[in-house]
Amino acid sequence: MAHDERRLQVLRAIVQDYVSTNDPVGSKALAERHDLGVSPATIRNDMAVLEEQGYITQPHTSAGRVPTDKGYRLFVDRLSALKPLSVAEKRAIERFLDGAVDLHDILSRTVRLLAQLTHQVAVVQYPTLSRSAVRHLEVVQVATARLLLVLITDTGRVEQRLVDCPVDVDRDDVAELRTLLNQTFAGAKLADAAALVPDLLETAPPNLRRLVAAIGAVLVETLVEPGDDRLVVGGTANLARVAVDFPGSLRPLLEALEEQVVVLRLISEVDTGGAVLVRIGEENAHEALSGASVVSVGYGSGDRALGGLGIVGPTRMDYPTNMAAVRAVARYVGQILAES
Amino acid sequence: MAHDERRLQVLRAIVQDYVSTNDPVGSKALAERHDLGVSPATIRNDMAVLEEQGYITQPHTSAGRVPTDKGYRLFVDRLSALKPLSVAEKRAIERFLDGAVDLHDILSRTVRLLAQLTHQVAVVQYPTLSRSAVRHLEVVQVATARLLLVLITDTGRVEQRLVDCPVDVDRDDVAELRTLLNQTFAGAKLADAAALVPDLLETAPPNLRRLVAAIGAVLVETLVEPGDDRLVVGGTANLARVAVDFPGSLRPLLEALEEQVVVLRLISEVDTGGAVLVRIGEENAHEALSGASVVSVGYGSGDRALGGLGIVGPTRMDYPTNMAAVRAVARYVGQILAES
DNA sequence: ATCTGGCACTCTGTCCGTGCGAGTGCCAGC
DNA sequence: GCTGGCACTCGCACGGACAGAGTGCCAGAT
Repeated sequence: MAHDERRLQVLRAIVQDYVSTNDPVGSKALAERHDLGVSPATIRNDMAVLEEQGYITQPHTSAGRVPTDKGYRLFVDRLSALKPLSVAEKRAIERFLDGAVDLHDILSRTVRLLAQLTHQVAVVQYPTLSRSAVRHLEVVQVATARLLLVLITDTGRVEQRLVDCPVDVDRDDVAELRTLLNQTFAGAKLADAAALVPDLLETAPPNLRRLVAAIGAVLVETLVEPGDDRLVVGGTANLARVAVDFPGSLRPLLEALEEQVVVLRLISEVDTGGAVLVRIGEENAHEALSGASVVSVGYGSGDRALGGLGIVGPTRMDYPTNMAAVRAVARYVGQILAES
Repeated sequence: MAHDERRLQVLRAIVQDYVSTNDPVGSKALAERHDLGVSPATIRNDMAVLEEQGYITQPHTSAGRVPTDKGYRLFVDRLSALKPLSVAEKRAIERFLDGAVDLHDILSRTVRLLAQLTHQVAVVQYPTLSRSAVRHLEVVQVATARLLLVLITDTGRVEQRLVDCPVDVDRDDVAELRTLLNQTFAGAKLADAAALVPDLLETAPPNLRRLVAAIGAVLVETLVEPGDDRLVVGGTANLARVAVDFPGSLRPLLEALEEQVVVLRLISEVDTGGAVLVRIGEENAHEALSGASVVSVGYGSGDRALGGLGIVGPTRMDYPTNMAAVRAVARYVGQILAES
């Protein structure tokens, strides 16, 4: 089976060369640049087989070969190992993320960092509300009959909603309400907390009944609404660099990135085991991303998954390096978030 | 001076035609499409003068004329009137912005709306902290010796900072501190509030002294730090549509938009009188934007300026329509913010 | 059974020359 | 001061020729 083995070497060499040069790679160049120990003619035979099996293709007769999605898939699964980051890069990660003042700051630094390390578009999902717990609930009176409800999660997310009350509100009641809410909800998972609201309506002291009733609906909505899970996107300028890899236009891709929901779904479907997930080209099952690859991983503190992050780029990308960068950044972000 | 008058009509016609067709416009086409009442030959003479004066230029001999930055400037200043929005558009604005749940939601809807109306890249600045006032200050104990300080402004912005205290913190003291902080700062402009911090150190009750000292520095920093004034960007996909207007690459422009600080400076320098500001091409004084125009205006509630918003696009854009859209959106946003 | 060198073939990208069309500048005449 | 006419200049699209790269296949070597 030294036969099959060599064919895989050829595929690996094709992927590596094509990724670095962006030129279809021919048998002669392959024989020169890699020590495969055989002549171009032999490589040609191997290439013919690889093409028949669907791993490579030629853009037109008499150009070299180019990996197909299937070829990249095999490369990622069996022919490559994550390329460890350099010491300088690791140091850069720490320096970059240190000194962030709040959640938004952490995430926007993360996305810039990831974009810079991989030279691709980076995306980071806000910690999902559904997996967060209540750190604090704040009630602020902004007008006589209007309250501002502020939810702070243990992951640092802040959600706020205005509530109109049917009647004027007493200052002391607001303070009491605040205490009551925090006694009831602090520390609870958001999903569990929503279930406590009906109870609260029953057990609240008489003077707070109307207030609780007024904010109840909004509170539940705030706690369970996972619809607005947000995304931070950065490094779109890198797309211009790789525009050649997207025949036609960058537009569908830029639109998908702005749409958020498409990318969000991809990024949030992370392996719970913490493995880096790669989706290549057509595997993405969304037209705008059919020429792109997505490398993603979950991040979290300890064993708690908070959200996903990753990169979006052309299928012709340096998978080993980018996968390593994505994983490393996710780990550091997890650490940082655990400290805050 | 019917002479000069007609020349300006010619310039206006050139701008309009060029904006809509993206083809250099020649004397013959001009005479056909516009009722200038003179022959192509006469128009040619006018064009020669306009070119000499620097308002138009020809890409190469024997192509039509194209407006220069100076030409667009004259057009914007003297040859055009803001084109009122259609009823449908006005309704779309209301529908789009209604139902926003918090500040971030309002601004991200705004940016999407503006991008959609103008088909350009839209940018919206968060309400500047320096012009905001304290609505509420919240102190949350997240660990025995660690506090979370949350600042909520009257514009709905939320800033949070973690504070490490040198000693363990008593729960009751936290409540007392919260009351003290709000009594002291609520309603004060952020800039003024910072000045009150030293006073607070003097007058705080003995049991709170150390706490106040611990949070003092962070508090001042949070109040005065205008560095992180944030920007929401949307509609970058529209750049792909007008890529032809940016010879070379979209990259510098995308980079500038990500850099934020460059665009932020442009957007935040708004006319206090509420006039729409247009910067054309080289007027931007930043290389990446030298081929782009920025249309911006301040938004605010009542007579209070909160921040700026606007669009970035090629110099070849429909100024009358876009200026009207920017102004209309700014007004609506001001209204919405005034209500919350 | 497998590899290798040689050779004919195919296709693309490029260069060059040509012709066409658009647009101009200028000038004489109204 | 406007107009029609005319010669001139370019850019661009089209088409043919050509070089280069790469392949597939086959006969011979190992």
